[in-house]
Amino acid sequence: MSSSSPTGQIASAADIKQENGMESASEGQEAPREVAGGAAAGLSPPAPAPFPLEPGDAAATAARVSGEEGAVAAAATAGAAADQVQLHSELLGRHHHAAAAAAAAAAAAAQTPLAFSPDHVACVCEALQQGGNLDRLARFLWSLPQSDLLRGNESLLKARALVAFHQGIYPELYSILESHSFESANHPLLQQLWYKARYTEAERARGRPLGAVDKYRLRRKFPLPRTIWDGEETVYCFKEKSRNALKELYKQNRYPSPAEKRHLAKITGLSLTQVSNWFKNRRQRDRNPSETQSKSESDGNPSTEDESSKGHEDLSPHPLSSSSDGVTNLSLSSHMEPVYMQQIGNAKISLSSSGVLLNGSLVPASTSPVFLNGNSFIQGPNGVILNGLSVGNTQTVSLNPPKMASNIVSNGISMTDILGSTSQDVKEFKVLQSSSANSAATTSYSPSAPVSFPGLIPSTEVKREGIQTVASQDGGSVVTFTTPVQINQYGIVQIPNSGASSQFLNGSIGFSPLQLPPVSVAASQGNISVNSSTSDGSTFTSESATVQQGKVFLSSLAPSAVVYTVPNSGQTIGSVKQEGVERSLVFSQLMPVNQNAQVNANLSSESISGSGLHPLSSSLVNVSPTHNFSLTPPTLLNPTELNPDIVDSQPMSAPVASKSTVTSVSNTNYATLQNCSLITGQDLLSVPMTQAALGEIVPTAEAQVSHPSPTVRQGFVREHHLVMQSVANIKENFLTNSESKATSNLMMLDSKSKYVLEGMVETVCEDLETDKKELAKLQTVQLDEEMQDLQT
DNA sequence: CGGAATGATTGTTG
DNA sequence: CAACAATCATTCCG
Repeated sequence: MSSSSPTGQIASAADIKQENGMESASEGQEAPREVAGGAAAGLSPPAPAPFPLEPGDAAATAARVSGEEGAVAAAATAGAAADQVQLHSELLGRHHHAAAAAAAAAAAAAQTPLAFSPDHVACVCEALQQGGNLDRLARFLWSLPQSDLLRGNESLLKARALVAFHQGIYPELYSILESHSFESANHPLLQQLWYKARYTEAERARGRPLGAVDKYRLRRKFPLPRTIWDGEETVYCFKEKSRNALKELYKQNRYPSPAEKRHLAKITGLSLTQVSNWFKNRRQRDRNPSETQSKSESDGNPSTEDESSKGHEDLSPHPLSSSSDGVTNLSLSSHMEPVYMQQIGNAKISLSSSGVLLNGSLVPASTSPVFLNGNSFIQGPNGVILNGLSVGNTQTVSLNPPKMASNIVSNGISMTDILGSTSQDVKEFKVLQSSSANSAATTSYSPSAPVSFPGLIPSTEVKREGIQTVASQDGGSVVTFTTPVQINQYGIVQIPNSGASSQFLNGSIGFSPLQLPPVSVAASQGNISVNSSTSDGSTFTSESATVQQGKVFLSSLAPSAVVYTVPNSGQTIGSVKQEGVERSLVFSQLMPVNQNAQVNANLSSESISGSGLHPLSSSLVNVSPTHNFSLTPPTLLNPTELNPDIVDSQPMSAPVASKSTVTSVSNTNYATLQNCSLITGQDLLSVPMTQAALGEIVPTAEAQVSHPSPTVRQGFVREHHLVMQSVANIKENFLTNSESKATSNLMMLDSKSKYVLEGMVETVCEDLETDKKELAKLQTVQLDEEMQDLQT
């Protein structure tokens, strides 16, 4: 068993011979077959008479051949030809217990030269192959008439291939392998022959042994013919999601317990061994970065990793309980402690008490929810936005709430996917950093002690691909929110906790209710631009929103473009475009509006979806496919044009009774991922969203586990479906399900106030790869009356 | 072809 | 048996 390789098998022939003592005697000689015959004299041959066999007999014989007695049977039925005799002896040699008697009988009876039936030939070939006696097999083949050789019996072909290989007649080998479609059972052996022959040829040609890489290249150069290969490619690397999950846990704990490993194995679809190996390798490579690992893992964000890893070590004590259930992990403890989620580059995101949603499910935290969604990450007890959001002033905006910790925003960074494991899922994030450069300076985060956030996978996943740094032209337009954000007269953006506001996040950004006073400073000074970006594996898109003077504009940009606003003066917005991103999807954007405000969302046909929000009073949101979103403060939301494409669109004109509504739209890039978003202030609401995977479906309800689906990134890019729905009756803090693609619901509730919004939004974005266009459709948002009631 | 990234394997140690 | 170190093997990229 040394090896299963062909080589091994071939080599094994010799071993077998040696093992068979009996054989040795006859081994060298050709003629000795009589030996057996003599010994066998007295035994009654079980075998049938030595006549030409009929098919039925042949079959029977064949069946027996494989067994111990096969040799006997074969021998007995065999003809009397010299080859046959030889064959008998050989067979007997291998199966010595098979009884010499039989052989003898056969030999005796076989005086007449009879041709083997095809089945017999096959049996013999198999027997010799198994024995590994290629020389004999070759002789046997030679002894066969051409007609037999041409018959196409698979065993015979296999034997011929083996012989060809053995003799170094590779062209013939290739010809045989390519000319007949072999049974899958024979594939491994034949594949080995194919490759070995290629290697040998190359080795001879090159005059030196081949290295692993040389062999790999030969394999690539001479792919297996479909006749001996089912066409399934082997996957070398783990799936992105699996890796993200591993990284996430690694950040939390470099030494996962067996239970954690099992859980991870479960959610990633990897074997326990693979999980263990991964951790092993990862630890090792983290230890000596110098060696191989040039910071690769971090994917470009070495700093992140380093930091995070260090931080984690320290943090590790706060493990996330990743219970096998998965959900648990995220229990963020309530309180206000910030949770450390990840550090990206410079920015760190911390979640403080809030609920988190993962993968469609929500984990409530105490006070505030956190939400992550497809692309963006948001957080904060009070509400925070992240992702791409930048505030236009030269000055960064940082909000510090009075109390608690708050959140962070990282600008330029968006986190894309989170896989939550609700029950066992994985959460992943991808982060995009749009600008590495500024981030450091601009971002700020609250110092509070970081808490590990189990479910998330952060930094490592940051992808920079496609992203270009955006220079902060204005001096850095970074926005940091530590707390609720709102923009008030003072020009401060605050995210209010108090009930009226809502936040949303999701695709990219969430704001809590923004109050944009006409006069607001913020406005005056600048704009708020929000960029939402999403990344699919590699794509990135951004949108921007700006608020000026009380107005917020969200515009969708070309997928790859990012807008930046530079503001100092208040009105202008500079936009910077980022290009280079290939396909990106952009999704949702949100906007809070105040009572009077209206939101108009226009989606460009290309891409985007927006969502609207609503605020205190009633409002409507509508999204139409146009290019921009504009929000104006005092107004209403009107549903305007809806895209015909929108499915389910339901415009809502719902009067809003009380307070706030939130809408969010998100997109996801990962098929398997679900996005959720949620945010609530204390009193607020949450917006659920879900989305279907793009290109993928998230299926099973039961297991929300996300498994890597075979789908590839591209798949998702194409279609994005976003759906947001709120579940109407749920008042609990969790999301129930997200299942089929179309629907996913998220709900967040504040722990304190449980409100649910009912809204549905569906967005569909289609991404046209080529054009890089994306179409997003938004639909309506509704407020749940219940919520309203509750809120108050 | 070289090199990087990364999964797997092997051997040693506690 | 787990952790480690070292090394191999496989892929991919330029």
